[in-house]
Amino acid sequence: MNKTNNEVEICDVNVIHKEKIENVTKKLITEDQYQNMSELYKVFSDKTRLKIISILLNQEMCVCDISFVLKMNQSAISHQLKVLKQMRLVKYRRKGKVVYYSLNDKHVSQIFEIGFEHINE
Amino acid sequence: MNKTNNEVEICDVNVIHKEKIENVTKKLITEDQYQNMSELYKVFSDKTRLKIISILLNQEMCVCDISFVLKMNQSAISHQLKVLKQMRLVKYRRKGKVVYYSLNDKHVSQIFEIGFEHINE
DNA sequence: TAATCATATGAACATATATTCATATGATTA
DNA sequence: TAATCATATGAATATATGTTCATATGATTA
Repeated sequence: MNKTNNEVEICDVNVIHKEKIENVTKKLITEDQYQNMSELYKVFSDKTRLKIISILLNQEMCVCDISFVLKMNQSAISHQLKVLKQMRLVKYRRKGKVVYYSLNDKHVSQIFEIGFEHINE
Repeated sequence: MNKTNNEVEICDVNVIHKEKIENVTKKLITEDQYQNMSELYKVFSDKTRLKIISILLNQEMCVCDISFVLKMNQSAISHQLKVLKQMRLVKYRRKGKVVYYSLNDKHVSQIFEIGFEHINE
């Protein structure tokens, strides 16, 4: 089969590049870290949540206003705010019956901005 | 009902803050832009794709090697590489039967890094 | 305290998506 | 050219997720 020292048989079939694999394997982060990162990006992977984030980039806003601006069901907005809240990306303050939401994390705007740059090139 | 000038009745029920809404509405980006951004982040919202990206941050690698490092089905890796390819986040070169993948976009590493920072705080 | 209002939430439904299996494709080599 | 190999891909399945509807909650006010 004429293999070099950096190749080795796997699964009776495939040939892999041994040294590369050792290097890369060392640099992998933990399963939990991948999990947490994917959950973070998942928040940004929905149009409605992105819209909410882009609104809160400018100023705090109550649920009803967000709902009106996006012309979407109040319940849908509440559900998505809950997701953002669980990921600690937004915070809120209550004033009477009204709840005002705002961004809670510097990374939110950073991630949003880089994505925005990306799609505009 | 005692409303200020910046409040107005909507849908027979709700009270919104008029000036805020006008300000924010002006700053919204287009539907297509939200769509494209959500699609970009969606790529990062899956653990397997994140793992592939983190591997390719270090060096180019063939499908078989990636499959071995992640201990995952070759087909699963191919399917995910296809997603990354469609979003133009990776490129590839063929050498004989082997196809080597590598990152194709400076934003990929930026986005990955910020997410990584975020989850480690 | 009864009515009203802003927001939250559970259940249901429709849709999207990740993986596996089987197989196709395209390149190499015996 | 037949066999082999690395990769790609379609179909099927299981699971996740976004929105809506109905209703609950918690605060205000008549």
